[in-house]
Amino acid sequence: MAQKTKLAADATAPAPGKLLKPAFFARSVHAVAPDLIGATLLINGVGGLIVEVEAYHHTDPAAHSFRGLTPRNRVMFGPPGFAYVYRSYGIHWCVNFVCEEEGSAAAVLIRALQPTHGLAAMRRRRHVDDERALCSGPGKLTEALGITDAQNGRRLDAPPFALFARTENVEIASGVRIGITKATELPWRYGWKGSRYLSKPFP
DNA sequence: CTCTTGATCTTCT
DNA sequence: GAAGATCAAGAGC
Repeated sequence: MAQKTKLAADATAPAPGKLLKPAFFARSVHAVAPDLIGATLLINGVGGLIVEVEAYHHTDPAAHSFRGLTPRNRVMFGPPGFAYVYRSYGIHWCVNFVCEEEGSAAAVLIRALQPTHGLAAMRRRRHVDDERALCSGPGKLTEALGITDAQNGRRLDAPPFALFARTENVEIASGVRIGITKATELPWRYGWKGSRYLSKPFP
């Protein structure tokens, strides 16, 4: 029977822009982070528009790299353009993009996506139907995209990853980071102002 | 809507 | 032994 479809988000997914190469990440993490808002992140064809990120740097007490190299954070200390995946609260995975240069130990935590590609796969993995609940948090989006430590240390410009520059004008908001207990005053959370897909709205 | 709590594992003290 | 870059469910308003 004729029924209104909810597949429009897949059908109308915006044409991705230019493929982001390591040079894009070889800049200050505070320059890269806002430039990632509106970029398209895909893993095996599943993903969406990045709408929220946070910046971390080895000089920042809230960063995993603050106390030096460990087995967990070793990818953060490597070259830019790679994925750093870590276990959060023993349950979730979170994904970062390494920035700056080797030894800089700077990375951008990907916190929320606006789903555009592969929503059926996301719903299957997340066991929820609401589009706004699929990728509106760092642990949610890794579950929706199937990211685990199997992707830790993988380069971002080759399969299974695909990352494309934004193609539209985006109004960027910034504010304090979420869920941390150190350096809570630093305004290093960046997002797509007014997006319905944020983990939390900007004030 | 807000607040509280349990789940569960890695790292560091 | 405690804390942590989280999430979902349940209670209360």
